[in-house]
Amino acid sequence: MKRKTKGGIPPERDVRERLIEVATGLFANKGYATATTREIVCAAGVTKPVLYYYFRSKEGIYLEIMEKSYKRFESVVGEAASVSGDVIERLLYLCDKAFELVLEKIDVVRIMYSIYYGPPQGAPFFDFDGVHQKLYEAIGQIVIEGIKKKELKEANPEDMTWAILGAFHMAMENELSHPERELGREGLRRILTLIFGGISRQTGRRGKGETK
Amino acid sequence: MKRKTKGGIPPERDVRERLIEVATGLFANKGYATATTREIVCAAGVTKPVLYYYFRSKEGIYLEIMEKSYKRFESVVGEAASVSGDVIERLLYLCDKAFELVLEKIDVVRIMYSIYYGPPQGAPFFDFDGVHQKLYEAIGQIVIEGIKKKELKEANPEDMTWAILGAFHMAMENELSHPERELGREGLRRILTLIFGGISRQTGRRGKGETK
DNA sequence: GTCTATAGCTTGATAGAC
DNA sequence: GTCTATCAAGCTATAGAC
Repeated sequence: MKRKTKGGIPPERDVRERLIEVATGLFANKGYATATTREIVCAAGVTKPVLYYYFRSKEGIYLEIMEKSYKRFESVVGEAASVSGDVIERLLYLCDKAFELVLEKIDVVRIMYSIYYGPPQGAPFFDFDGVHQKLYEAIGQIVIEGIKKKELKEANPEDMTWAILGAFHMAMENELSHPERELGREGLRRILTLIFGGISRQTGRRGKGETK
Repeated sequence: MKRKTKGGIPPERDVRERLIEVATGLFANKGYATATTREIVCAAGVTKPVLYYYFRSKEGIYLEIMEKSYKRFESVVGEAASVSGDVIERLLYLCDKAFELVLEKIDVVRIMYSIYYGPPQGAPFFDFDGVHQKLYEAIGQIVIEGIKKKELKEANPEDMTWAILGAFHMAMENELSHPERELGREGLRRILTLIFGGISRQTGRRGKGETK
């Protein structure tokens, strides 16, 4: 039952939403283990039972943050992967859309990196590899189609996918640690365009006559 | 004063070296904060005072691990960056040499990722950005030279460097989390070759007539 | 010097009034 | 739905025996 503005004091934002926002920020900045439920409810301007009412536990709010973001990611990737057009254009579009979401949910990405690469923090299991796999497969499928349609070179599709995903990760990690460099969406697009067209001047004539 | 084999019980390896090995493994697997000095000395088969004799503190042994590895990295990159030959060949060589070190010191890389992306763990400051910067600049310098010598396309050298570094990071992160995929040195070489030659079939004729 | 027992704090989580 | 008050478990630090 959604609460409507009751009496004269409107909840500045929905309490549930505010708890998620605050928890996301704290998990991202202090780590899952270090961020206490006390801090979360305090920063959200509510008390403990409120958190336990909406989410069952600390693990609950964490999983909700992750799953919500994952579903969003899934839908964005699924949508962007199914547009029509040239393969190159589609790959650029897919990466751009996914990266747009990364920018919007940069704190969630930070939590993911923190738990994926960081020490065990007692956080419940979440399938981070699945998130990665989702994008890998979406790119991989377009790449395979591109090779079939002769829009891409006849080469190992997995290697091509890694090359594209490498640029994506690079841009993402720049955003995590050095947003001031402002590589951003434009930077990612430029790098991908470079990868598509090649860096070397004597462009390998399709497999044969490669450099060296 | 190096200890020689004393009495009849030879130190299987130098005690100092063994402490570093053991601490590296524990820091990598449990995180800096969680790995206790007790575990370290216990696993190394010595007692606490031994650790505090060789290194001043927990921070001491940590910093020694990092600095030692960094100096090694610095020398490998410096050496590999100063060979002669085609620019493409040199870039491949540099990345291969750096990646070879990553494979050898994969646990140190794990610690770096854990502390760089993970939550604050009370570990003393170490300039991880400097490590990254080192490789970025080494690649960047060769790229600039390549453009000057017309071996590379006339394009933004920074974007080119990011493209190459993206492949390197991708291979490194695969090694950290999915070594079973066995992308490895050969994989990195293949991906880089793809990036140099381009993925798209209609290879952009040097800047003009790019895709789109 | 080393170990152990415990006091005291912090944490996630809950009961019950309103 | 939200509050006050409180719980049990886990940790850190340390007093004090050996």
